[in-house]
Amino acid sequence: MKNPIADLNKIFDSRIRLGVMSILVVNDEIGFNDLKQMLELTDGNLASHLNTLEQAEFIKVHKGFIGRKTSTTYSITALGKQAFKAHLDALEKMIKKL
Amino acid sequence: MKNPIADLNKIFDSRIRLGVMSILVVNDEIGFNDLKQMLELTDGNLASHLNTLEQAEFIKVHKGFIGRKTSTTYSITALGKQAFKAHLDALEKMIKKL
DNA sequence: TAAAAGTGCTTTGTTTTTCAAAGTTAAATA
DNA sequence: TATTTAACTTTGAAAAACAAAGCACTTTTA
Repeated sequence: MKNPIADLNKIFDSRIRLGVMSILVVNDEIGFNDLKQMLELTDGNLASHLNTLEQAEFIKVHKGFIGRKTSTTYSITALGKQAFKAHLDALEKMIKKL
Repeated sequence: MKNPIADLNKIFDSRIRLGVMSILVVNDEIGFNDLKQMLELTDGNLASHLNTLEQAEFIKVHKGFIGRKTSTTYSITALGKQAFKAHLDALEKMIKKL
């Protein structure tokens, strides 16, 4: 029998990064504070998970302004979409035996 | 919007415990060494994750013999089945928006 | 029958990950 | 001018993951 967990992506072991990705799949662009509120996280904690996802090139950061106020938004990359999908496929395969 | 990750069970954040449960859902009983081989783990690592699942009463241990050789097997409990299902439901709800 | 090997752990110690709290910079508002 | 907000970074502590070694017991092999 094949190792059922081998195809899971380590980056998505974290519930928070999983949550971020699931939000980004359905929202083209989302702000730091929106994510923070949705996932109920502290600034530092969210920032570090976003950083991990950015390092992996699964998300992209957009620094801009709303009026003259800074605003940081995030979006998923093609690579991110692909990796997330692969992870979900692996998950599904694991449990599809139900 | 509701926090999408709030209903995920912390115990199943671990890929290994997730793997164990997914195996136990489809196998009434499985041995220590079988699990070890399937998931490609060291003894200590597997034992400690099994211990976590046992503490949570998600799995049950059976110590017995095959012939005169000792054999330890594991099975899922009703509570474990329920918790695992709830976790999968929560996961599905997160990503069903696809 | 003595040595080797297997089962199923526990213990130890290191590495990795997670997280909160506090500090920071710059702009906005009161 | 003082305070607040945004979006971090840094620091440090706690938790989790993991490998390796040790162990008690039994069985198999030489």
